Amino acid sequence: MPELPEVETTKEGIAPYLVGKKITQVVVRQPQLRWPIPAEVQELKNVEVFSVLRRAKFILINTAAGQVLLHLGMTGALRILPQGVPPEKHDHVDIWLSSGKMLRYTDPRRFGAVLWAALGEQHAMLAHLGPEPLSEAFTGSYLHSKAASRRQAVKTFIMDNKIVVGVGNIYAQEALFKAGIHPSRAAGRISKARYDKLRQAIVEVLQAALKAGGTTLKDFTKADGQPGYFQQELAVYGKGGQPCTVCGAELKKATHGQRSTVYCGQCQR
DNA sequence: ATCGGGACCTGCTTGC
DNA sequence: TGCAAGCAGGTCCCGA
Repeated sequence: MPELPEVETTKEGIAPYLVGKKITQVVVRQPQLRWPIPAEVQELKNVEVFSVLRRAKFILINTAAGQVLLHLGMTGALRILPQGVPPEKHDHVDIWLSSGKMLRYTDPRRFGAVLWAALGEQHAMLAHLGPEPLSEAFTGSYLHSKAASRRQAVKTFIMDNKIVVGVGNIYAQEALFKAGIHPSRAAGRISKARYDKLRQAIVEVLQAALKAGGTTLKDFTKADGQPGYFQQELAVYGKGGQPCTVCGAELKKATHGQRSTVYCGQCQR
């Protein structure tokens, strides 16, 4: 489900229900996600939520006691529900709120995570992340300098969280198509001008998806249960074998870092 | 220092 | 119809 636009959409959707409320209890039915859910989270009681932020694909819930970090992995989702709605199979965690509602975490594959950082401390997981793609620190020059002498394919390069966060498999493919760059091209063999273009493409693709409320995939819905509307705008993702919308050539399929890639052999060099 | 591959886990689709 | 293989939004960790 979630790439950065989906995580941002989810964060925006849940924040109004959390900020200023207290967490009254945390109900954990399945503590074994990607990592075990820390005891500090499970024991939260009567703690006020100050803010809900996003860093990379983490949703950060800042409370009077410390920070809860939520990651949705591949298939995670968060919903606001009235307390007491019976859980279904993959509803692993409920965070009860003083408003009478609760935040429910659902994740069939359990690649997601619920983590904890003590007050004033930063979780190790956030320590070595690259810049946010929609921040001023993310520029073509930055990418160009980071790529120097790297032989790695540019697609896996831009999906590396240490380079830039929030670019997942869907938007990496879309951005490379938009920038006209072949996904297999070595990162270190791309000019600064082309990195300027790639940066621009990444920003545009993410912003368009954000505006549309996230990509609708099999099961992505916003916190209010409404689907996102970006899927119809995808140019290459999941479209191998179909004609390129620009030149009509048959879109090709490849694999990078064990993730599938679709691209146009004509438009992308 | 980089890199590619394996691992984690479930469910849906595809093909024999 | 049944069953196994293949594939899916993420990303840490390991060995070469």
